[in-house]
Parts: sequence; structure tokens; C-alpha cells
Amino acid sequence: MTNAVAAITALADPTRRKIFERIAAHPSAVGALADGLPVSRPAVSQHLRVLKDAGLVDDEAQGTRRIYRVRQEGLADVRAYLDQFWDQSLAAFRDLAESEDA
Amino acid sequence: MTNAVAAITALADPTRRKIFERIAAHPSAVGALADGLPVSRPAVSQHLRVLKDAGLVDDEAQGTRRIYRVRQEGLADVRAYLDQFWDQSLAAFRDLAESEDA
DNA sequence: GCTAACGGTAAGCCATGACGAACGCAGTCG
DNA sequence: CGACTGCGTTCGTCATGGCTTACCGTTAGC
Repeated sequence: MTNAVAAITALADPTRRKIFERIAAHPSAVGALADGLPVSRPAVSQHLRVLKDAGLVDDEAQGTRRIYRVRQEGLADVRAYLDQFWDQSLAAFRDLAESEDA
Repeated sequence: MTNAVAAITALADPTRRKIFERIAAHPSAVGALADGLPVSRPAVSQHLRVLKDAGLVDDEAQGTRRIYRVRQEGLADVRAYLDQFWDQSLAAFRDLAESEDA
């Protein structure tokens, strides 16, 4: 999927990965994430936007706060994307072995 | 694993992803990869180094050529890394549901 | 209504890293 | 032993993108 590519790109950044890890451990609001991270709140907000666009997280409004949580489908997409390479490379090995037998 | 992080970072680059896709479909040499890609051979060589350091590919010398192929363990590491988030987020949902019941 | 809390957005700065050109090294063939 | 092929490496350049500061919209409480 094209979303899997965006997800992988999103998770490539250390700070964004840290944010995602915290959300996975416990859904939380933007401010709570910014505390305990060495970056400003706007930076966290920007990262969350990228994660959301990649389909890795979802947000829910609770009063003035927005609670972010992991979106399982996003992880599933990445997994499917990787499995495709797994299958392809296995098939390539089989073809190679057959051609060598000949 | 710490290698999974390197692998994700490696796959975040479009060119590097393209190279990895081609290798998955068919193990090949550096020159063959450079042909059919809009970048120079040294660039491909650098990308291959990153992919190799990340544990995503392996190389085998064949005369003056080096054949690169997918390293399945690398993909497995990334998969395990993602599954960890999957499990964590599921557990977090359970805990949240329980606390709401009280 | 006013004020404060919580978040998203815009603009600008700066570090990271992807790229090509030039070079060096190993292996093959005559 | 030359000459050629196939790769890796270094270096300098330039674009991408992550960060902060300042600002604006929205919601809850008085």
C-alpha cells in the first residue's frame, strides 16, 4: 500500500518514533507527550500530523485536549508491505535454485 | 531490535526502497541496479552499504561483480519490532476499557 | 462576555543526508 | 605484465525536513 510507505517514512525519524512508542504504551494528549520529550509542543504537533497522515495514529477530541492513539490498521499495512518482499525474495531464491539445477 | 530501527530508517529513502524492491524481485549486481535507475552507480553503492549495515541485504562476490540479495532475518526483525507496538497498543486499550468500567 | 488552557499553523533557520565527479583497488583476460 | 571491468570511497554541493518562535482558533470555567 502507498500508506505503508508513508508509515515507514514517518517511523524513520527518532523523535517521531519516540512519540509513537509512548502512544502505543498509553494513549495521550499533545501536551503530555511534549513534557518528557526534549522538543517543543509545536514540534510534537507537527510529528503527530505526519503520523496521522501516515495512518499510524488517530485522534479524538476530549474538551480542549486531543487524545492520540495507535491505529492498528496502519501497522497492519506496513506488515503486509514487508511480507510482500518476504514472499518475493523467497520466490526469487526458488527460481535461482531451479536454473542452477539445469 | 536495534537493527529494526536501522532497517526502517534505510527503507525510508525512495531510491533505497526502489533498490531493495529490485533486489527482492531478483538478486543482482551493482551495475545492473544502476542501469534502470535515475542515479549514478556510486549512489547505488552507497545505498547498498546502508541496506547492508541495516541487515536488509547480503552480498556475495562473483568474480569482479558483487551479487546482492535480500536477507530474510532483516525483514523478520522489522516485523517483530512492529508487532511489539501492536501488542502494546492492544494492552493499552484493554487497560483503558477496564478503568472505564470501574 | 472575559480569561486561561490546549493545540494547530506559518515563517525562518540550520543540520542531515542524498547525489555526482574523481580517484583508488581488486579481479579477469590477452 | 598491461588493459579492462566492476565496485567501493572521498569530497564538495545542494535540497529535504525537523526545530523554534510567534501567532491564531477553539473550548471550558468564572
